[in-house]
Amino acid sequence: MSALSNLLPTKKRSPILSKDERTALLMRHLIHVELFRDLTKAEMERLFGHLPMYSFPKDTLVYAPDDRSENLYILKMGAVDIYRLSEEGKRLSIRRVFMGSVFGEMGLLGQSMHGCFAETVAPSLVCVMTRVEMESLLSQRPDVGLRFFKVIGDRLKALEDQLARLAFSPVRARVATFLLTHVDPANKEVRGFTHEEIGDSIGALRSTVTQTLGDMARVGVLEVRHKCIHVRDLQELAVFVRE
Amino acid sequence: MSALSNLLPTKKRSPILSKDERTALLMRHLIHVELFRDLTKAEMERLFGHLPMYSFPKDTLVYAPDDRSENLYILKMGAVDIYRLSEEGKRLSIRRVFMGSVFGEMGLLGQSMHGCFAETVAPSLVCVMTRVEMESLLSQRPDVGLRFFKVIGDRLKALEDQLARLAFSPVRARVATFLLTHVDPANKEVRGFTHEEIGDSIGALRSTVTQTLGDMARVGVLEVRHKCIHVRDLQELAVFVRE
DNA sequence: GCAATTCTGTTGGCTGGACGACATTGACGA
DNA sequence: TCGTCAATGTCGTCCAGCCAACAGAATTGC
Repeated sequence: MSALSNLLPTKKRSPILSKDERTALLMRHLIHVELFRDLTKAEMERLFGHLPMYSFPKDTLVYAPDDRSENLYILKMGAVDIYRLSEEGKRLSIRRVFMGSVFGEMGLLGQSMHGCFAETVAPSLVCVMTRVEMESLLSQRPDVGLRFFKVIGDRLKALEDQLARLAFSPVRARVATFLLTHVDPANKEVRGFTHEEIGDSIGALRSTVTQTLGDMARVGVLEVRHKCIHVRDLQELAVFVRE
Repeated sequence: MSALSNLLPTKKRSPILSKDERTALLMRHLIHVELFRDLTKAEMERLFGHLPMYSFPKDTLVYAPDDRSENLYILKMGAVDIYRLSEEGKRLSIRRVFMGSVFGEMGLLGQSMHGCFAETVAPSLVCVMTRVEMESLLSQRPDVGLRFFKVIGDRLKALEDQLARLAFSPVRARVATFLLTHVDPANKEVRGFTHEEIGDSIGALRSTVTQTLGDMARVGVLEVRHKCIHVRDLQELAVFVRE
């Protein structure tokens, strides 16, 4: 049974919106989905106007491994964590999906979730596209297919990088890499991750992460606050990456 | 400069073959490429008849990270190792490509090698397809594109599995997994890998692999020969996988 | 406002596996 | 047939990081 069935589509829960208003909302967000960048506004409206939209509260399963549906989920707002569980229940975060990215089970399109969970880490708005709809889109617009290849290629590269780091770099370097890839350039802050979540995505224990961050803070490279790490010196932090 | 320029195309080195003979040879192997399974023999001939074919001796670089070409390499015979090097020169094997699979740098098609080396581990026969040719094929036959998605999706899954194992499983379990995925069901043997190569692909030291295999041999699960491991009890070996 | 929970800090023991070093054995080319 | 090199076997040392356990701080819910 799909995790989606726990919730009603947004349109049913918010009948206040008129059809036009809803379409406008849908479009405003879809524009940010890099996968569909090549489509015109009119095409988007025609293709996506009827798609169901779901809203999930924080910490809700959007997708579980036993889900047999073949859908492509378009994350329009919020954030979703894609992770696996080991036999003993230990968690490994594969990636975190933010607004404007897609995820889902669609074996034929290389979007397989194979054994992964998808869980919101913030209140999220999700649009669902079936495989049939996606294939129809691809046949009409092969250029979207090419962009799809690009997206998956990037994902492949990210995974290989992660694999190499896990194999070669000690925790200290992995923490540094994590921070650098998640830091907001505007304010030099990393927000929204607990030490446990960082540990889960770099393959390390929570306490080890806390320890490492503490060391770095003591040296003055960064400052640890509650669910927020302020990086003082990006250059200095980058040094740690190379072990 | 491409590593290919080190070698001449096979057709020039073996002028004994007539055009027909060469085409026959090309086709005989292409039939085994899963990516092109949907194509008819006639289509293959038309599409691939003119493609250059290269032969590489053992232990030769087919592709290096500085290579800027965008080619798809079709491995028609032999075996190729795709690997990365860490800063300190340590090697991590990403995957091994066998006859009938493809590899190569083609960012737009999700086939990026991004920092990877490709090196033959056996005398190999390689067919080269340019990006333009590939894109033309995809526009003519969208079903090949779908199959491409499938291939990449499988690769993605394999990488995630590897990542999870590296994060959670001890060397013993990783060795067991490696053996099970590379064992030839016919004779229950794993051939063609040195202990060092096994170590490189599971992220472990050569001596640790030797040690682990020795332990397993002592228990009687398998038998270690020269560049060959004979698995006595597949069931028993599978037990080690779950730590 | 208080209680409950989630997040962070810290400590000590323990060990898998890296690392270095060397010996032995098998394969292959001259 | 021998010499050379690649592949395998074995050992002692050492330490990063796991693990368990607990305490304090911040946040959230009621």
